[in-house]
Amino acid sequence: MRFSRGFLPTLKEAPAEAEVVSHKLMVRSGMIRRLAAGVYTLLPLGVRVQRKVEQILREELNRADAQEVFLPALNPAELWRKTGRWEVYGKELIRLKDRHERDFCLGPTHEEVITDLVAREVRSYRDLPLNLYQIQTKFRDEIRPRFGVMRGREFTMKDGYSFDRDEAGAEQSYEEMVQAYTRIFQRCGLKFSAVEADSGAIGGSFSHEFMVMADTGEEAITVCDSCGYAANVEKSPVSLKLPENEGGELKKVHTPGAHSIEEVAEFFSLPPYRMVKTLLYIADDEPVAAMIPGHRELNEVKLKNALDAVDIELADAETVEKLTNSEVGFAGPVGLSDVRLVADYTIENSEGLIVGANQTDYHYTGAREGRDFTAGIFADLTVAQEGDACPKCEARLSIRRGIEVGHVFKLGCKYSESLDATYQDENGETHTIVMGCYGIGVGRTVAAAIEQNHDEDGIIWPTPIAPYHVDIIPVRVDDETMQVCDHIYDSLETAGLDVALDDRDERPGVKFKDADLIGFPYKAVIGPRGLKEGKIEIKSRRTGETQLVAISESVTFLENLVSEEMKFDS
RNA sequence: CGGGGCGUAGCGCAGCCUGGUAGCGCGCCUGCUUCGGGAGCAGGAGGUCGGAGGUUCAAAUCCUCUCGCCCCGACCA
Repeated sequence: MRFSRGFLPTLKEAPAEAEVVSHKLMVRSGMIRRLAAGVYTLLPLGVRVQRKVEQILREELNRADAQEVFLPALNPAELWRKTGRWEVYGKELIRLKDRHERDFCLGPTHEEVITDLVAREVRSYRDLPLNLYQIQTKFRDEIRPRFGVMRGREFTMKDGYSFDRDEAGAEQSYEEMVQAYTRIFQRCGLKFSAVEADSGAIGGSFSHEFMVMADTGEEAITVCDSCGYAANVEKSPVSLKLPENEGGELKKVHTPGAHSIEEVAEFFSLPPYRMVKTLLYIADDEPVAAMIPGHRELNEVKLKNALDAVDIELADAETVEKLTNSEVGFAGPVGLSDVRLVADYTIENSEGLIVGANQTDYHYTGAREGRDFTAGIFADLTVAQEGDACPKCEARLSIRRGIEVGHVFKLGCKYSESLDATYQDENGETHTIVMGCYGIGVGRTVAAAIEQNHDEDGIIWPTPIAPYHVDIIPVRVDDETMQVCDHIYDSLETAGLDVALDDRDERPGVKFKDADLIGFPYKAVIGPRGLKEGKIEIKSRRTGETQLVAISESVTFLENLVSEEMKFDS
């Protein structure tokens, strides 16, 4: 690629809308431009990087015996109605009607379409196992798109699905995909970890997220440095051991103005864990009171799972006042009628608790679960915190941040059942196919790579996903210099490297700055200083090291550098 | 959807409070001098001030409505 013919609009300043580094650098380096909120155009540089990631995906998935398909983005509603997700998916699903007023949606994921396909085509155990994937544009009308390509409403995703005859086979497919994903992210030059996760709206029994470690990540992860356990905080189990309280009688106490746990704790001069935090939620249109120890935060994902609810939402002030007959801040389980009670397991049979009295400015002391109130469900309901015990080895957990670039699920039979995907075994008996599903956000992976690989001058691409391996920079644009440049350019291309030549009639400083911003792993600087001795300079973007190399040897030299960095064995 | 903020030249911003000529830096075009880390000088192009209504002799500026964008929360690759 010659710069004089390229479309590389670089910017000195980042647009005001960009918040995180990857977004700023992708815009500044000319990889992307915004068309609407969460909708981006990929410019040539962006396309090149994305294609490189896609190529790695294909190589590793094909190696794992998965095959590529291409499913329609435009999906008929009937399929989604069969699985119930037409209703469940909510506003995130982009719905539209055709000219005959028939309902369609734009696929946010493709379990329905792929399962329908497999249900139609697969009959026999001989057809299994089967693993199919695609790289496709997905549509999700996110409530809040943000961080550029990191959370878009239209984005490129690799989604794959495995089909097995039984649980054991599904487990093996799952393992194979974990292996493939590990190789993929290693090859992309990312520092990541596979983390236990909640399976969310996709459904299913078990899942791992692939998290790229970055301080700007949207996800919090609990990590155990002593045994290697890692989980999304949403999922991370909490096993609290609270000191036993003294029992006693239920007593109503006037606590004027004490709304928050802190205020109540101060009023009684007792530690916050003696209080019970009662939060009112609306779970699938039904009011629910969730109780947790006062010093902790409620984990909504855990609550949703404990209730087996489709949707939960914190009740608004008006609802709270109606349910508790008091101002917000005095909700408690005692005497709360027509509301389901769910409690953290620490509250079961616990006594000496301080709870809201459902009366403005009053609390109960000495409350006891099972005597003064009875919760219907007990579960782990709190958010894991720094210093909590590791569920595997009891060591202290720390909290890190990460970007979710991939997610693998064991789906079980959720979709195969509703779409009737079955096979016949050796004995002619019919069984339901067991599924797994596996996603990688392609653009997100690119953005995550930038979050992890940049400095104040710009991007520092890991060589395997760099748009070009080498940027040839003539210091002067005269015949003599350009002749050498052209020669090296042609030779490198012949050698199979991806090479750029900055043949613009610009001052060297401009070219250096652009090269650093775009993040080419190597610059080949060709100027009078070196040419006097028949040499050129090769500078590494990552280390900043410069080496003088004879023109005649430069091609082999660069070839070796690049192929060394492309190498991957495991 | 709830809370906060912003829309003025391609990009970054000032001007608005206190109505009266639309301005700065970068980028872009021309010429000359330069040329090893975003050059200097001179000249130039580019704006229905997001849109619609209103107040006024007069609106970027005041009022109303509307559209778009960004940040914090629920969603997720």
